[in-house]
Amino acid sequence: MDARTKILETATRLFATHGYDSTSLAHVAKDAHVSKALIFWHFESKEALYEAVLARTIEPYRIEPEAIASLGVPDQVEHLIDLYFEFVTENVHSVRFFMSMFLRDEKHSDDFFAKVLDLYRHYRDLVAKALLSGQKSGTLTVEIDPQAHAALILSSLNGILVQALTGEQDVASPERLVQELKTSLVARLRVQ
Amino acid sequence: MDARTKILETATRLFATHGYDSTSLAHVAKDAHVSKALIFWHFESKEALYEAVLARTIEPYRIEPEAIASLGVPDQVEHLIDLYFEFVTENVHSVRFFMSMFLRDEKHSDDFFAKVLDLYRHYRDLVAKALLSGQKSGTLTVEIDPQAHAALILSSLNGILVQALTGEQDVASPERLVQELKTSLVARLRVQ
DNA sequence: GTCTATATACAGATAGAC
DNA sequence: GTCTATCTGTATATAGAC
Repeated sequence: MDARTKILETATRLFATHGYDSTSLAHVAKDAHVSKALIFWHFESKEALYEAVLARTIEPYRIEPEAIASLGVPDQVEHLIDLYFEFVTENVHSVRFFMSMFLRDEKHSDDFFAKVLDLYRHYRDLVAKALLSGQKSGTLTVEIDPQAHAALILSSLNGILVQALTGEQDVASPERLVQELKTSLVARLRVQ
Repeated sequence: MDARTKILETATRLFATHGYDSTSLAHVAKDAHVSKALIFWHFESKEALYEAVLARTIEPYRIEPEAIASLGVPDQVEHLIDLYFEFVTENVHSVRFFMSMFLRDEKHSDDFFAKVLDLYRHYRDLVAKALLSGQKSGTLTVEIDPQAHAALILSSLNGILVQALTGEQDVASPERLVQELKTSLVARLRVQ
């Protein structure tokens, strides 16, 4: 692996666990087994390194509609929930990164901020569309507002995520909570 | 207001918005209209100031059972949800503080950490007990597991909270989401 | 491209006058 | 109790050899 990539990977891990401010370039340099100066040769500044890390991390994120098109409608929603959960489990580091960024008005690019919000919107729309088509086909109750309900599902997923990230142990496991979420927010809405 | 209190209030606000590391004592001193040296006269170190801020912030937190004892059972749960929501709305700064603390392995006292987890547990138990007594009196469906369902309600509330803290605007308002939560996770569980 | 050595700025913390 | 002035460490960033 070339030094630039090594720096990026190390920086991604350290920024994610310690945040921007308390991650020193000396620490990055040490963990990446390069000199501090080399970081400045590859990146103009600490901030530029940070932007590069963000861009690199967000790049592969996106759930495509094709992945769920073949399923029945209520199953589609439950599958979307599973996809979200699987995704965050596989990307704990960067997801923690994003979460803590959003909770602070710390130094971050507005462009990046907008991109993440766009991903959320994308996911919420997929869920809302699936709910709506379930109502149209008569398999889901018409009592709910698809947009609002999709927003609630996403918020709940994020709440479970936060709990998982904080590592609170004496409570129901994330898996159990997701199951409870699917039962309460999807299965119970099926028209009998 | 005496200088010590002024320092504490300013530090609380700055730690909450910028985090521990990127809040300098120079900044605190400037905003509190005191000298840096005065901070060290009142507090032994930056870390000690931080601990004092934490202790002061967490002190008034607790929802007591008496506040809901007089209500009918499903209303009890909905009332608990409202209380949680009201509480976080009135304490946005410190709640943001707690949230971001839990997401980082930043410098923080384990004692404080334990106290916050205890508050969560307390609230979750209140909800679980209300759900259980609803099942026993026959007003709530027995299909749910009170403990797991209470945990889901709390997670969902935290998810809504996170969304509110990030200030995402183009989605359903927090109030609307809480309403959706009460409908889906409480009202729909009522035995007809 | 990668290094060592160094400049510069600012952080937390202290000394001592009032 | 509150201040000004200062110490000391460490951070980002640069200079220049190889």
